[in-house]
Amino acid sequence: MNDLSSPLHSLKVTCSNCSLRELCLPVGLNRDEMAQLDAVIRQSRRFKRGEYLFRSGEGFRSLYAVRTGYFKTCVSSQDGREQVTGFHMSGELMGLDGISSNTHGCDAIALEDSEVCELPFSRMESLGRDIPSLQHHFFRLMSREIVRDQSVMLLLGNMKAEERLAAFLLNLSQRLASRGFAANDFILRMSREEIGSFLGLKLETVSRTLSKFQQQGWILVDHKHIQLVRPEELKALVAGCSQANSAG
Amino acid sequence: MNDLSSPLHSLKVTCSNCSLRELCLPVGLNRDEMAQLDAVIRQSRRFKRGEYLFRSGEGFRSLYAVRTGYFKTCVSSQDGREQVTGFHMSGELMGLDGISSNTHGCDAIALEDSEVCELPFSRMESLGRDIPSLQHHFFRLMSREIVRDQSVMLLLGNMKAEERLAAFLLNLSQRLASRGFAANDFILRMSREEIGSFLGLKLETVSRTLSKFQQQGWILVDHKHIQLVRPEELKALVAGCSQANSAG
DNA sequence: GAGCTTGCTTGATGAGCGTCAATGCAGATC
DNA sequence: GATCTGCATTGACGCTCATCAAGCAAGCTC
Repeated sequence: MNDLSSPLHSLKVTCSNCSLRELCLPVGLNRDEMAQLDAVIRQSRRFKRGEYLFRSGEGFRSLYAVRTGYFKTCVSSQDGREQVTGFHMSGELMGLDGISSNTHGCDAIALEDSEVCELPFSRMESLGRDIPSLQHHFFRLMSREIVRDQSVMLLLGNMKAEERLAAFLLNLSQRLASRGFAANDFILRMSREEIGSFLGLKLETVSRTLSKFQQQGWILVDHKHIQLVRPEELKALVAGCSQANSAG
Repeated sequence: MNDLSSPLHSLKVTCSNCSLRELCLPVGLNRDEMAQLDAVIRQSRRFKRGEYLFRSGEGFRSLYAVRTGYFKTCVSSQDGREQVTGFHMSGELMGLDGISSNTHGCDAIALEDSEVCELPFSRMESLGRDIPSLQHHFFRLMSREIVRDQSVMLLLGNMKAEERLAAFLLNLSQRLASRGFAANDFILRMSREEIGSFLGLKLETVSRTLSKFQQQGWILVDHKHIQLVRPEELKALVAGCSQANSAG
């Protein structure tokens, strides 16, 4: 099972002052191309917990890559129903849905104090024409988002509460591990309600299911602090749901 | 509410022997650019009902645009659970999920005898570098798919059976209308089970809900022949679910 | 035309999860 | 330290939808 969520977790390019390129931009660029890229990427901006990076309906100009912190993206309906469409950690890109209509299609909200790099899209686009590997990488990133969305559809359309939550925990674990953090001991950055919104469940069901996992000795729950004691049991739960692990 | 499902339904470019360009490729190309495009697009291929256009796991080489007919795309889990991720009619593009891993991530199956145009991706990619408007159009198509997926998530995560089915019928209606077909009188190309799979419901629930709509005088159901008698009632059902109409 | 297959409808029943409500816990504020 | 506030937990109950099952209609094959 590949980690389809982190754009390029295995490729680290160390250079200059913006750590973004370590995380989500392609390798295979020569020094001159790197310099061109440097000129396009704007300095990073900071957001406090709860602040909006962008809102649905706003004009689209840029993509945003998380440098540090956590974001959620969500679509809201007129009657106030909210669907969290994803949680985004360092190296991940947000805003791809804005390209089609030149308008952002979802809200992006910081779940903790965070930092993002801004990528002005039209400049990235023209740079892509000069640097084929950059263009290709962008296509891949967008495609990866589509794959991720498909696995979320599988989760929402086919899986039960326990399976959804197990898949969610394993996916978080995997993404954290790929960033060098502990795989089986982490802090949730989002509330039960936000988890529920993402998974198509109510917060009470999320809470109850976490308790059930704990009773079975599979995990330890201390508020937002989660420890996976027997991740293999969680994996067994989602076994067969092959795509589910890449949902994030 | 925009029709985000049909790539470029409002833009018709008539030229040469492949009607694809009437449907899903961008305008703004001069004669020379058109010729370049002609050289890249392969002749269309025909598929019988039930045939696979591609399968999950196969190597990715090309995108496919529906010329005539209907396709479904679906992801399957190891234990055989199947999630239909979309239904695709003329002018719509399939295979975008394959770019990220160079491997198709879903199955594409003809729901009736159909015809597709093949777009070899690497050649389209390099052509995009020469023709900026083509490149931009490709980014927009991919982004549109992401927007569509998000609205499906909203549907699967937040809506009840009646709302899902109403949204589904209205979406079909809208896409057919944008292609010049009757908006309120159409034939379903997919089974109740496939509708259910797409909407996260069982076939019995789909059947019952259609019957309920009919009893209320909102639609007429004669097997696969559907007539929307009072579409405004269906719209009222999904009112508030702003994104739902673009799910397809 | 008989008999089969496939897909749809409809009913009865129950499980799973949503809803409502009470309580608990922890950190923030003063 | 006392109170407040937001979030989480837990229980009781009910609704939606899944499940199981029977029957029907249309389209095959022979």
